[in-house]
Amino acid sequence: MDHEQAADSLTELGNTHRLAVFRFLVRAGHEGASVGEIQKELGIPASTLSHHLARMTKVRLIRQEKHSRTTICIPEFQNLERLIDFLTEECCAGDAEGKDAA
Amino acid sequence: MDHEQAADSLTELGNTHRLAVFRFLVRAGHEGASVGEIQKELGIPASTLSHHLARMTKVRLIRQEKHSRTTICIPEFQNLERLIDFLTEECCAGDAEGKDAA
DNA sequence: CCATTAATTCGAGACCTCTAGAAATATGGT
DNA sequence: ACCATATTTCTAGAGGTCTCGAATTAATGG
Repeated sequence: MDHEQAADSLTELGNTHRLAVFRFLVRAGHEGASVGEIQKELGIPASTLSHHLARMTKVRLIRQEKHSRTTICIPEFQNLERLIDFLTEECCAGDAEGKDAA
Repeated sequence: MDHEQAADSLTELGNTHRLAVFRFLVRAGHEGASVGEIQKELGIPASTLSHHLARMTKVRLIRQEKHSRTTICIPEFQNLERLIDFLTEECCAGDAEGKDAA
């Protein structure tokens, strides 16, 4: 994952609603949850939720599959892992001695 | 780290300039770098940089120590680790079988 | 003291995000 | 065809972020 991709993903996760949505979807697992289920769980107005889901989809934090009327949202676990790896590798590089000394 | 703290930290890292500053400071290690050094390295105008540093300080991604005229910025490694733990624990919870199957 | 250096605060413009109701679209059932 | 369901798109207002020059504050050295 490169710098811009990482920044984009971090921006999207840096919103309470979107972080809550993402956490709910992670709990839902690989089968994900429909937009309606997310709405019922989190109580976010449909249009607001749709806006947030579109943003998360755009940066591939989640993916959306349409099954007739319902849209299923599934977390992109691999991309979250890539983001975590980026933070760990790129951002903890100078912390070699920090784990016991500082 | 709780939900709001995590969201706040993610928001701050989700800006290209701030992410670049943070990465630079991580490379600088526990001794950190002065505002002037960051400015020289990244070429961000002083007032813009100061604004970003203030935001990062507010959410404790970094801390600032004033030594006479110079302000030293030091990454808060522990808080980044807490953020990574949050993402790993809270957000990868549903990915148990994902590491080999999906 | 005055100049210089280091950094912050002020101010203002441009742009983006968030929010949510209303309208539109799409699908399925009867 | 009609109605209900599921979700998106439209629209607009309120508020936040980003940017950076200019002014300001603070500390050191001559």
